[in-house]
Amino acid sequence: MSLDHAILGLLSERPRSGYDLKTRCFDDALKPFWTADQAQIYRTLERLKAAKHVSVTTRRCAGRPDRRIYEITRSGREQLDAWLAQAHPSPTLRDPFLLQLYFGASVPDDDLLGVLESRRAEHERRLEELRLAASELAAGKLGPRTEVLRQTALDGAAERERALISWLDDCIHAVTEGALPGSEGRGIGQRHLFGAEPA
Amino acid sequence: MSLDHAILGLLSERPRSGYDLKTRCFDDALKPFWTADQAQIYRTLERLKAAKHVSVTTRRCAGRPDRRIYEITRSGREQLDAWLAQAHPSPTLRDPFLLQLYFGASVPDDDLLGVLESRRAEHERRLEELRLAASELAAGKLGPRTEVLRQTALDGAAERERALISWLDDCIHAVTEGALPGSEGRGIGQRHLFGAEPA
DNA sequence: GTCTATTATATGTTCTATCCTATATTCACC
DNA sequence: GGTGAATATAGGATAGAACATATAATAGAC
Repeated sequence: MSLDHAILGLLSERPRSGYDLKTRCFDDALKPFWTADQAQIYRTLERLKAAKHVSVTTRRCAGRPDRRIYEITRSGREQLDAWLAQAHPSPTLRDPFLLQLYFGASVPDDDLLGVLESRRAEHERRLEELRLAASELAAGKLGPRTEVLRQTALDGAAERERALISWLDDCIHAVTEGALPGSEGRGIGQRHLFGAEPA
Repeated sequence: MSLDHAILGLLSERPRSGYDLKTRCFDDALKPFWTADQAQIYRTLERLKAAKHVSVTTRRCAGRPDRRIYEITRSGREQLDAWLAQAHPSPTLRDPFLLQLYFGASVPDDDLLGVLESRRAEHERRLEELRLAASELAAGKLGPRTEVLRQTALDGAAERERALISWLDDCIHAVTEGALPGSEGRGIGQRHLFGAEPA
C-alpha cells in the first residue's frame, strides 16, 4: 500500500489533481523513490476517496474535462502519520542480472562482458539522475528538516548505485584480465557429479 | 519472465520435481537471488511444459501423490542460453523506506530512529545470510567457473547491503547527535510557501 | 489416540504494476 | 487543413506475486 502513502504524502504538501501528481511528482522529483503510471494514480485516488482519506473538488475548465483537485482529509493525515512512524519490511530484491551470473557458467566471456557493461551503464545513468535531483533540491524552497531528509534519501539511493558500480568494475576487470575460469559447456559433467535424484 | 529462466537454470543442472525446486533451491541456495512461492513454481512448470521447454516423467510413490520430475528439453536449453547471454533491464526499485524519509519531516526523531534501526537490523540479517551462503558454496562441488560466478553474485549482493548499512549508520548518528533540524509539524506553513494551485 | 510435521501437487483469490485504448479540447507547427 | 503535443480522466487486459485452502498418506511426538 505504499503508493497510497506516497500520494497522501504529496497531497499533504498541497492539493493536486491526478494529472498534476503524475506529471509534476511521480515523473519528476519522486521518480528516484517511487514510480507509478497514470492508470494506477487515478485508481488509487478513487480508493483513497472511498476510504475518506482524500476529498475532491471539481474545477470547471472551459472545453477540457473538469479538473478534479484532491485534498487530504484529517483521517488521511492520521493514516499517513501512522504509516510514516512505523517500520515496514523492505521489498525482497529480485534481480534477473544476479540470476544471469548464478547460471552463467556456460555463457562465453564476450556475452558476459556485454551484460556487465550494459548493467554498469544503467547504474551510471541512475546515479546521474540522482545527482540532478539533489541539485534541484538544494534551492531553499523547503523547510530545513524536509530538505535534509530528502537529500539523505537521495544520498542513500546514490550509495547503493555507487557500491554496485564499483563491484561491476571489479567484475569487468576480472573478465577482461582473463581471471575468470574458462567456460564449462553445460551441465553434462555436473549431472554426473551430482548423481541421480535421491529416492 | 525471470522465474521461468531461474527454473530452466535449475533444471539445466539436473531434473527436479516442483517440491524439490521449492524446498531445495528457492528456499535455499537461490534465496538471495530469487524467491518464489510454491503456487508460482507449479504454475510456471505447467507453462514451461506447455511451451515444450521442459518434459515430465511421473514417478509412482506408494501412498503419496505421484512425483512429477521435470527435465529441461533442447528448446528449453536454447531459450535459457539466449536469455543468459543478453542484457535485461534492472527492476525499478520501490522502497517504502525511502518514501518515509522523503515525507518524514513531521515524524518525531524517536520514531525516525526506530525505523532506521529496524531497517539496519534487516540489512544486517541479510548480510549474515549472504555470508552463510558464501561459505556453503566454497565446498568444491561445482566447476571452477560456476563457483567463481556464484561467489561473485553473492559478493555483489553483499556490497549492496554493506553500502546501505554504512549509510544507515550515518543517518542514525546524525539523528542521535541532534544534527537533524527539528520537527516541522506538518504542511501548514509549507502550503503558504508553495502558494495556491496554479490555474 | 490425537496432533503436528513432512512429502507432494494443485486451485482460487486478491493485489500491484504495466500496457493499451477511449474520450475531449486547445494550441502550435508545417 | 491536418498532425501531433499538451491537458485531463478513465476503463480493460494481462502478468507477477502473495496468501489461503484442498487433498492425501506416513512418521513421530506427546
